Amino acid sequence: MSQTAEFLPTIQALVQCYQTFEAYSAAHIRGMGLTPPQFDIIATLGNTSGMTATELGDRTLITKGTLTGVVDRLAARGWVERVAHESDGRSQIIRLTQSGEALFARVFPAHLAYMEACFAGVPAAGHARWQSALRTLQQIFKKETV
Amino acid sequence: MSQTAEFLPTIQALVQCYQTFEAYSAAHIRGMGLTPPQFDIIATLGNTSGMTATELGDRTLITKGTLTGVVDRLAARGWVERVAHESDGRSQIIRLTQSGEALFARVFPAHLAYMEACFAGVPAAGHARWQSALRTLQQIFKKETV
DNA sequence: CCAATTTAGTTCGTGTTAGAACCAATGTCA
DNA sequence: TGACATTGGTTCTAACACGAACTAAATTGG
Repeated sequence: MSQTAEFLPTIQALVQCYQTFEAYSAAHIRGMGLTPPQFDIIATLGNTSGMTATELGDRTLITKGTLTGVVDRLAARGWVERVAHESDGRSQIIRLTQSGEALFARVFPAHLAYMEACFAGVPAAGHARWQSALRTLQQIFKKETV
Repeated sequence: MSQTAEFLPTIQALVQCYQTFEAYSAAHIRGMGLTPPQFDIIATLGNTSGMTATELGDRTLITKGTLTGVVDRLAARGWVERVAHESDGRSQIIRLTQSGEALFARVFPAHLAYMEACFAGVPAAGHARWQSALRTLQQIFKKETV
């Protein structure tokens, strides 16, 4: 057994940092009438010509079973649509509708501005340090998740 | 408008780091027959004489509406019990049963060891750096969440 | 001491989540 | 070409998440 569990405070700090961020971000997203996964999908589809459900799931880290339901609800509101893939009969392309594009243009910049407000007055030097720390820490969990 | 959105890669790194950790951690917890929230509660109640539902919710960051259901399921399996608060008729104390104590003694050290395996060979110096970076980053979101 | 407010938990509605089973279309290979 | 495995999505189940409405038990103020 190695010495005392020095890694525990690190994990706690990670969890608390993420949850604080998530609470802050989600409050704004819900205030705009969307859920976080819905916003995630709208943001991912924005400025693209659509993509398959598989690719959308890969980018948003939403599993395919969940994705069906989330896309269903977005489609019911008229923001996204499913069109047949031209060469693969199994696939379909999910893309924003006109209305979805308008939603994207409205909520995406707004949320960006909302998040940016946090960082007002924060020296840009911090970002290099945060990104470096987070990426090395991520590798620690990733290398085990084979 | 300020300059380019330098904070975006920082947020992406945070989200990806957390999700990689969560996937790694949850896989082990589910393998032990628990869900992450269930493990969270068992771990929080371990080595205590119980606490009110409000306090348990505060510590685990589970909202009270959700907590009722999670505790229900743990109680149905005989791991926790609700006992009346001695002075406040509204409150109740949630605590581990004998069986719950045994579960805690089995799964908590196991999960700690599982997590620690990630950090094998990682210089201890990294922890101070990670914790410092994560705490300053958390403050950025926290100060806005008034 | 009593009406008004607050607090502790539960219930309810909508939505998200993971994983497994499932179906249909595609690809592989002998 | 025809059995077989793979891939893309949907469906299903059990559990979680959040917020709002609700009940009952304190607490507070006049």
